[in-house]
Amino acid sequence: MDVLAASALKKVRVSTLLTREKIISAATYEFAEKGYDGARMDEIALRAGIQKNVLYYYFKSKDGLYTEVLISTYELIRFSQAESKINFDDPVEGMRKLVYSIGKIWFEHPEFLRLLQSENILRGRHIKASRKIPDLYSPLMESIKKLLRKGVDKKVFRSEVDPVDLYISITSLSAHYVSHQHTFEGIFKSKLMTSPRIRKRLTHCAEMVVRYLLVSNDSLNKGAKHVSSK
Amino acid sequence: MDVLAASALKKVRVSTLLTREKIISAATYEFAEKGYDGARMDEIALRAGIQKNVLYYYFKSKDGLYTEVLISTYELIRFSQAESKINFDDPVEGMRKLVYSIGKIWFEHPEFLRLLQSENILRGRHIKASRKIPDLYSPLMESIKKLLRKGVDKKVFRSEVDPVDLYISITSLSAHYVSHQHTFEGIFKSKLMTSPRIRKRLTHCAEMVVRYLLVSNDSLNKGAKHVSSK
DNA sequence: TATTTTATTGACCAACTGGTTAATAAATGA
DNA sequence: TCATTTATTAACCAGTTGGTCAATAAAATA
Repeated sequence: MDVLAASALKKVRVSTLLTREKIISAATYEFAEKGYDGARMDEIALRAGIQKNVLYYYFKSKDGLYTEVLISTYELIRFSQAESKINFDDPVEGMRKLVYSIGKIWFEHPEFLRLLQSENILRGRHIKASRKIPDLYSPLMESIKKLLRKGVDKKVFRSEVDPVDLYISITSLSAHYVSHQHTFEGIFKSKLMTSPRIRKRLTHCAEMVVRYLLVSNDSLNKGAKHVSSK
Repeated sequence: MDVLAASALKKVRVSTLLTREKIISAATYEFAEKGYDGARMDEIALRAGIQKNVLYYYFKSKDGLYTEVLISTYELIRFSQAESKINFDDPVEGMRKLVYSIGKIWFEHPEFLRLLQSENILRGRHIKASRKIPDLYSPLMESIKKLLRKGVDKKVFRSEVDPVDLYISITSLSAHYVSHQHTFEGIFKSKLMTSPRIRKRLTHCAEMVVRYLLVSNDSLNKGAKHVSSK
């Protein structure tokens, strides 16, 4: 992140870092826009305002460049996720807010999702080849675990919930909506990406997660009558 | 589906239908395997055991072929979804089973998902251009609506639930797990596609949906103590 | 200042890609 | 039987693609 610090440490020229960043930025755009196979190296060079071979000088190959784009994307996602400060004293509201703000990231940065999608079509080729990416730890997982623990302590959340499945579900509920927006819009013939619709979706996601976790949903159904189901 | 009936109706040669089906089958494999841009027309011809221009004779272009592959895939998904017979008399168990069996389809046919993913990276280009696909009605939506209605009638399900959001959530919870398996495995460093893990995931999905719908989750928490949250 | 390392340039290419064309074989229909 | 439509073949191609090479400019080092 800190250009000058990095250059002082490794004795790399500042101009190099700028060139590298320009390339990563242009490549992120191109790869997200067209997927790995659809992306063109010429187009990336043009967008970055450099000669094409500079790409190969810095990143060796298209695969190498894509790997670096993925790493940088994971870092940005991690950074975005760490942003939202959670209220751990109220696990129910904390979780609701967490799900909502995680979801918001996908709507605000669909390009992240497109890159991950493309990588999955390639069966995680770059992730598996890279030693760095698996070490990029997600702070989100810790937040979820902590919220779960607090909720169980306060006896509002059930104790049998698996945090990994929960993590995947929280991501899925909003991410899949964004990444499959076009096929969904094809089926439902309705706009899914307007602001009110997005807010409605995020509220739905948060509600789903919270209701899944609650020991008792009585407090959420004040108006409703109680009827035992058997 | 019925080759002879179709040939009698439209006076098309049987051999033609076989060729067409061979192409669709080979193309489905190739497109699902490598995505739209990664797929090669030569490879499809080779796999179908025909000359390359036959592809163009039957489908005009790569885009045309992909559109037909998508249509055929949607039909297969619809067919698979209609398979599971639902018990509408017990909405809770019916919904649980519905979510489970919908999810199972994605695990058994990840190639469907890969095709939809690729289409979404292309921003629904083929779906939007095709007049047929939007008309492919999903019977799943009707089943969900009916189950919801029955559940509300029996006062076990809440009445404020939007069926469209529910439909998307049911799909998301299992589909995203499958379509992002490689990046998830990269993060969690654990196998996600073993049989026990898949069963666990599907149970989790069903549980999440049911708990979201229930008016009262008392009946699901027999062992747990009740503590009012405020 | 001289030398080495790092960064950038522009011209070039072999392999491949979606798509075409013209000729021909096989059913169909009259 | 013969003309017409339908199906299949093989050779071909123009444009593109990821990637390379040799030369050079600009810092860093000594």
